[in-house]
Amino acid sequence: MLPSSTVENYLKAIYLGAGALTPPSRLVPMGQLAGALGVAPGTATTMVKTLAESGLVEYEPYAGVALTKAGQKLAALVVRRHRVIEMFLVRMMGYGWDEVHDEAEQMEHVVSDRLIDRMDEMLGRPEVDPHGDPIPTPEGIVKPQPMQSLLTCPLATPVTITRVIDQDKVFLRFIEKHNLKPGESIEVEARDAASDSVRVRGRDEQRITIGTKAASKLLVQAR
Amino acid sequence: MLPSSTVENYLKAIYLGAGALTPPSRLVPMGQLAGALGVAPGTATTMVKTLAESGLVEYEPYAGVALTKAGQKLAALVVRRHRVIEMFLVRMMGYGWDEVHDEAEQMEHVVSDRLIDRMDEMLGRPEVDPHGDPIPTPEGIVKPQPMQSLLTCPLATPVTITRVIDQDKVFLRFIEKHNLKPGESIEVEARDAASDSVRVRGRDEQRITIGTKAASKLLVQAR
DNA sequence: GTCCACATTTTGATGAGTCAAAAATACAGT
DNA sequence: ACTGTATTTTTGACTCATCAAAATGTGGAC
Repeated sequence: MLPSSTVENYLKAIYLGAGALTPPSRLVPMGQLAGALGVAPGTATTMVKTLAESGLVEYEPYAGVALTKAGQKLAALVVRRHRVIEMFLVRMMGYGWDEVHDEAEQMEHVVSDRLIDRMDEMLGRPEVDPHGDPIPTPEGIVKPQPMQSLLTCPLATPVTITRVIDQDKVFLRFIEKHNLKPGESIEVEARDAASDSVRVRGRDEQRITIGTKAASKLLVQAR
Repeated sequence: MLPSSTVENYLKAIYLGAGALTPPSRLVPMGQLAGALGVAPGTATTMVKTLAESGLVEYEPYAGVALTKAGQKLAALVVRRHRVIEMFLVRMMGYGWDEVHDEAEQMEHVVSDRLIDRMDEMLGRPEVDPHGDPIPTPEGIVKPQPMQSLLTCPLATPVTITRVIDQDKVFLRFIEKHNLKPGESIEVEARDAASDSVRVRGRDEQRITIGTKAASKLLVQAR
């Protein structure tokens, strides 16, 4: 009973909170799920009911859907495949970090666990992918990442960018261009609610001001 | 209108003569096609009629099916992807040549042309895959391979094994074990119709007798 | 409390790909 | 020519995943 690509995509979307930028709450609303998958709302409802019958999700009508233990594990493995593949494409195949998403999206459903492990081995068993997203273990476990965003970290304090939560090519290229990729050391100089912006001092005293929406997608760790 | 995996599989099967060991004749019979794809005969008929409407094959009821120019190109590209992937798995990922078929079978339908080209580049643009099967160019062209099998090559004459036409794990392992992989130098000592067998002298004076069916799957070139 | 806007679920239908079994066809052998 | 066997096509039905649009439920504004 290997799950179809479709099932894997639903589980993955629920696992990732269906693209919610807010902390993944317990229940993912149907609308959000349908949106994340690019299907009509009714389609998501139907599919989720099927998944519930297979014991992969818990479904509360009119409230939303959450993964069961089994569903979580399956989803984590899909995400693992995705992220290992992304890492492999960047490190071994010369892809840019903004070019790997679609390719990984396709491959994650067909590549064997064996090949994933080979890739993982060649990569030195990395803990995160090129975007800083954590790679679940083969058992489906993710090391919890205590993190803050540019919106919540202390001001005027050196921090390291560890993760960029957005797969949009244009955004990623912007981040790269301004040296804000994972690994870079920066400092948040100021936040301004009125102008909805955050001023950052990056490498070589470079200053850049970005919107709060963008700032919320950059996660950092104290240094 | 990118073709589905199913369409690609039908085209590939027709391209490869649906597993016929005989030289790929013009028309592939429906039964053979259905057999190669593991579907019911009626299913193949239905699908082939659809393919004919898309202009990918020419279909002669009760006679069989053949690829059009367009179908040939598409099929060749699928085969190209398959063989480049096989080569990549063996050379770069540490797979055995008997272990790559299923993985490539899955990946060939999802991997982008870009990734295939990257692999091809890393491999030094090989002309054949680990089994000696020729790799079509990105334009879908295969260099014609003038070849004989162990059944047709001259006796007591040194030849080089260039290709093994069978993906069966057990057979491939047998071939490997007896040093009959592509690249090996051998000599056919005798053929015997009565016993349906061929005696071969391989590396280090090693003798081995194989059936004619097996012998027909080993292609060689004069040296 | 009532009502309304919005999210969600239901309903009926569609397309792709498949099967089993019945009907039709081709062709080899007499 | 005729008949029987093997192959092929047709038929009717099924599953999966989807949509559009109608029906229904939920929760906030007043």
